Amino acid sequence: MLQAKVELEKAANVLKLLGDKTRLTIAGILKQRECCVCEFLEVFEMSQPSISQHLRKLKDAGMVKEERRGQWIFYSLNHQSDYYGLIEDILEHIPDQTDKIKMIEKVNPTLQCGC
Amino acid sequence: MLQAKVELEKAANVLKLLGDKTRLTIAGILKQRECCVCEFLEVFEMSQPSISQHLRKLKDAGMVKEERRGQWIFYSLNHQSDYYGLIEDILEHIPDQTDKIKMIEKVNPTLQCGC
DNA sequence: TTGATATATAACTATTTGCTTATATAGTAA
DNA sequence: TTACTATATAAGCAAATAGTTATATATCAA
Repeated sequence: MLQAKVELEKAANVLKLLGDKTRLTIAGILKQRECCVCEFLEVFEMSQPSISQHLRKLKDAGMVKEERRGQWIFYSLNHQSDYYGLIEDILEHIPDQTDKIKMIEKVNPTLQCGC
Repeated sequence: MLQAKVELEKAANVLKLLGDKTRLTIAGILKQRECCVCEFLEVFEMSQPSISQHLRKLKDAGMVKEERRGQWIFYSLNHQSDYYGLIEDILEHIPDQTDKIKMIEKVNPTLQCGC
């Protein structure tokens, strides 16, 4: 298949955004499972605003999308993005994030707060 | 084929380095053709030290290698790098750099100086 | 040797980045 | 309404980044 090309400057921007350990991990997690902000708080030793800011950058670039459900806002990879193919290919090269998912599900903040 | 995984932190570093327009273009050119610094000078509107510094970062990360031939130092993608698969996959997504190669070959600084 | 070319390094600077704390917004529940 | 939870935004700051100019190093050629 002929590879769908991305304008160089836009590709560089996607790479810059994924060129941060926290955001690359977020992307790796979102490849496996949608998450809300409070779930990411279980994974990263970092303040909530900091995580929100990382998610905002990914969202502003169209790489992730958000969906509010009640008091939670769930983030997921944007499969409609022009960059999705690039992102997918990159994520193939990093270890799977099952350990991080386990950290989330052990505490399961969304359920705890909601019930 | 099972994808060879790269440690997340190292992958993030590779992405950060390619997340710069100049360095991503350099990588795209080197995918097609090895080049010396004076050839890159034809392509980028930027000082020689600036280009040398970009090449050094790519070299320090093991992404490119250099080979001196007389007064020139030729750079090429390091196919032996652990990251080569990742880099290759990324470069599949950017436009080919034939226009830049043409700019180099129009002036052909290596030949001009050497003959 | 001397002078020219090719490249690297050093020192500096302006901009960007990633975090912090404090505060605002939005939804839920009593 | 009030209180609480989830998330976003604002403001500030230290560190990193990408460029600059000036200078050093290395090769080539006379």
